[in-house]
Amino acid sequence: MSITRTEQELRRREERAALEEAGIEAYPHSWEVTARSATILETFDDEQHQPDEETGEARYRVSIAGRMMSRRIMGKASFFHLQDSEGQIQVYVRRDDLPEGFYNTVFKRLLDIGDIVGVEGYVFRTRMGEISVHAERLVLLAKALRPLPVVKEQDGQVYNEVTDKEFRYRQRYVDLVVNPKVRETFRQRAKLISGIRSFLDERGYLEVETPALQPIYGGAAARPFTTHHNALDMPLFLRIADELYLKRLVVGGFDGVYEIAKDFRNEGLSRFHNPEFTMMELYVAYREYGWMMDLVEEMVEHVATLLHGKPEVQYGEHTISFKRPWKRVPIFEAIRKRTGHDLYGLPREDLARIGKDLGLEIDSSMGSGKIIDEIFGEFVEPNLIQPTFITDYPVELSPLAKRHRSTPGLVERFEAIVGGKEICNAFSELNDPDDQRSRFEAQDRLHAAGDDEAMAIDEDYLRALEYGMPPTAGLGVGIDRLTMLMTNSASIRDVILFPLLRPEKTESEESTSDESVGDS
RNA sequence: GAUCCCGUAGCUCAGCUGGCAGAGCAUCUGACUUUUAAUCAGAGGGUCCCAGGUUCGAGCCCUGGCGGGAUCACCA
Repeated sequence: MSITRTEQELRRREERAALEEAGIEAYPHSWEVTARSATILETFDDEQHQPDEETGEARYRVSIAGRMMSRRIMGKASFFHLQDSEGQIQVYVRRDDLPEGFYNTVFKRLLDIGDIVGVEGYVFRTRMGEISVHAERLVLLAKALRPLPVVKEQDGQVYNEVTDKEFRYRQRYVDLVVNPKVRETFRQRAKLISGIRSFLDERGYLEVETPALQPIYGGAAARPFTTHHNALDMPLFLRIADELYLKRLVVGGFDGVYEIAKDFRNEGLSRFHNPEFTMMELYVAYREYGWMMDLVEEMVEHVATLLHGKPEVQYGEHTISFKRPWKRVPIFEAIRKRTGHDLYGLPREDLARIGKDLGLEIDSSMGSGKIIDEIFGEFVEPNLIQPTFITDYPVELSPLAKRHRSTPGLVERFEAIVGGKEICNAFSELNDPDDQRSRFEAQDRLHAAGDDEAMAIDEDYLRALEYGMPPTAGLGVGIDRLTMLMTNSASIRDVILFPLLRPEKTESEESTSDESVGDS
């Protein structure tokens, strides 16, 4: 099996060999970093850091490391930009400052854009005004054997920007190197998650971990991934939600528990759906959904401010304000305002007729809850740009939510809709074990009727409820969707480092699959 | 799963009505000791996604496939 290499790859392998022949390690073990690019640029002071007038000694010495991103060779002196975790800084290299022969044979011939190097030297400002590091020592720290796409920039104009989405998602490491915005997005994501975590920790809620491998999946309407445990010879499901386990913990006496974890749903891919995604779920004892709305407002306003310095973000053409309070609209009222139809209490036949009148395709398998959800999703949700709580859903859509305290047929549930998309789902949790059993049974009938997203009966969960669960408010926040909003990202793939893609065909796979054609 | 769009050098992209595969950057050779999309002179680099078909001739037209994107469906 021969690997075909490009001319530039071959070239770099020859350079590596030449380096090693010259006694220069292509992959040394470490480098002492004393400073990073952005910090140097911030802290350099023209007056304070002039060389000592008497001794000529430099005042601001640094040892930096990073990737060589560009190079301008001008005979016996050169400039290059070094990129580290903070950004980029220019390095100035002179032949006569480096060991005999190093500049001409190593720097100019054997190093390339993309190589990782260490530089020791002093900080100064060039004639053109750019704060730079004057190299007195230059060391190769890791040789790049593949050419790095060279992206150039001037006055905010980016040239040869790497835009190919497939390339960017498959080789995210390259995307991260060459697209600063991508690094920033994932820093924002980390900040958002840590912001939520500390917000919840400060309020005394306990962060826990519950099984990702579950014998019975539940807590959401979704198709699961299935797998198998060999030693126990049993089927297992990857969790679609943490909900039922977290509520078991509330039964166990934890008053507030939360988990930030991956859920897995065996469904289609889209710019809003990745098969594994991150969810934050929170359950607080003795509280109900109105209280939870207050908490969500406060938490999201808090993280928006944490990320942007103010509770406002730009999302596409919209400026979204997360400033409290958000609008709160019961779902039937929201539908009535948009469509003119009051759907509350209508029998299924009437709902189906109205749905059809509105131009929706309604088939016989859809229950009344489903039809209401369709009408809402089609006519209301996309128009809710500013944060809005939609409340009081029909009971048949929400098998785990507690019945509404005053309106029959509804549950105490809300979703927060922002930018036309749901960012969270919450309710007063159903804690009546008998009601829960009958809701599970209704789900089970749906399942038997062919709805493969309906929940199964979880006997152990019912047993837990029978021991008594306090009144509880529960919340689920889609971290990926929230990150999309906070980072102005159009696709979930832009906020997930390694989104699922079809497997890439390598040369060896192609040839083996060719061979296996004869076998099968 | 359906529809539409895309796939050309390491990267970004041209490629006319079907007529010798191109540019910039990157790479290589040479010049240049404060440049900055460095500059100047020269050179090399291609499975035009894959497989068929039409044609004297296919990057271009046709069929099928693969991969990606967008929209829809599905779905929180």
